[in-house]
Amino acid sequence: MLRGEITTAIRRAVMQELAAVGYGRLSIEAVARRAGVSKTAIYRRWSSKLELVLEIVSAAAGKSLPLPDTGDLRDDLEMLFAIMARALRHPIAAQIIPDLLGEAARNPQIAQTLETALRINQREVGGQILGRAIARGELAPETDLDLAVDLIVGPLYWRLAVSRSPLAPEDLPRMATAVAAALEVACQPTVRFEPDTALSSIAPSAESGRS
Amino acid sequence: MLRGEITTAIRRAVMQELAAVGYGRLSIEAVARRAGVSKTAIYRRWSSKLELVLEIVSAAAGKSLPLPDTGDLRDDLEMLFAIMARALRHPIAAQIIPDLLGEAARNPQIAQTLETALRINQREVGGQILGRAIARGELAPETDLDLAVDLIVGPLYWRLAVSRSPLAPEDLPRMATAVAAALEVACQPTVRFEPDTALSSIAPSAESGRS
DNA sequence: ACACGTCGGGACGCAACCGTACCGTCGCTG
DNA sequence: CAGCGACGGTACGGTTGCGTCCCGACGTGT
Repeated sequence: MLRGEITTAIRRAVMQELAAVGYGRLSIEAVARRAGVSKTAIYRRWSSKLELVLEIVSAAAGKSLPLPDTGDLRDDLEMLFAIMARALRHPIAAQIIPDLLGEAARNPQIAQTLETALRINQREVGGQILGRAIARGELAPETDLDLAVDLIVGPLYWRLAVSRSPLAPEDLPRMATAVAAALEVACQPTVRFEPDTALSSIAPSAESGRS
Repeated sequence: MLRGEITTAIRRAVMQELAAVGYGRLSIEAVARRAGVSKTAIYRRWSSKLELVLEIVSAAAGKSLPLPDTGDLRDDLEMLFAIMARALRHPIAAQIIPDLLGEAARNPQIAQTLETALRINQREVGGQILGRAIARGELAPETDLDLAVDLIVGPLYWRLAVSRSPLAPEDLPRMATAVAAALEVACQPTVRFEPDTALSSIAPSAESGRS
């Protein structure tokens, strides 16, 4: 029987090593050293570096986040951003995610795993938020889910994972407000802004008082 | 004197190798093989793998894009998106950019080089677009440049470099419209406005003297 | 208590890569 | 034409990692 403590140590070592040197430079020997086990212990459990990383990463990324329904699109977004920001602030995640996304451009297996583990999850979350907003009448029913996901995830991901500039806590509500406005407009792409149209869609969310 | 043809061959080989295996697995020997030159030829020109990549990448990324003034924020954005989309569609760029951004999370030197080569450039472009929009009265003067850049660059980058789902040509105008709306809303978030105050910064005819 | 089966650890052969030292060649100069 | 200096290519020792094999340790069942 495989000893669970050793499996756990390997898992943790893989995450740390992935954060330290990236998938490209990840070596079984370094993982074994860091975990304090032998290579054999790893090869008994996983047959290759790819399988090792895929299994561990999808296990770690598979946990879906419960997302409370605040009753308002902008507040839903702010809640989602807060959760994403907290996840992306973990130093290990912040190192691993961009690295694996870069590697996914090169390795179809990794791409597919991330697709399954992350993007499906995000699509579901995005679909959840959007579905609620449509049900409430905040968004038009024919919203393009792909475009909406880009608008929701892109800015925060860019800031936290790519640009890495510090994000003040008060930036989240502003970003949520902005993204909500983008989503509202994205549903009805042909409409040009007349002030009244813009106002009628902006005012409720800008007004929705929190604090 | 160093032979220019060999230097050129090395440069091209570095880009190809970078796209093929990434920075982490990039080896001088592989570059030399691909370029059809010897390792010595590389070591004579650059002292290390880091210096090699930094010099070549910043040379390639340093070219700034001329951005015509269309006279409208939304159209400026659409034009920018079209340029970005064309750049990110080049297979080599599409492979190298996410890889280096991931590596930048680990290597401060790469981070700083990309900062200088890419983000300063983008900030300038962003600032240009935003400055025009502010001058036209489309945006409030106190727009947060960082947040604005996130909103502009994030969605398209996410779609093209991370999610990699196909982007139909007709999606660009829609994204531009949505991002323009986000920018308009993002200008006045810190103070919670009454609707007519918000209107004054959205309406094209508003005077922009508020502080 | 003993024999068996399974597991982890260390060692081994092999391959790739690093960075350098040396060698032959080419072009310039006097 | 001859000498010199700089260039590119090959060869080398050392290091690291891969994947496998064998051995000792440990727990289990009788």
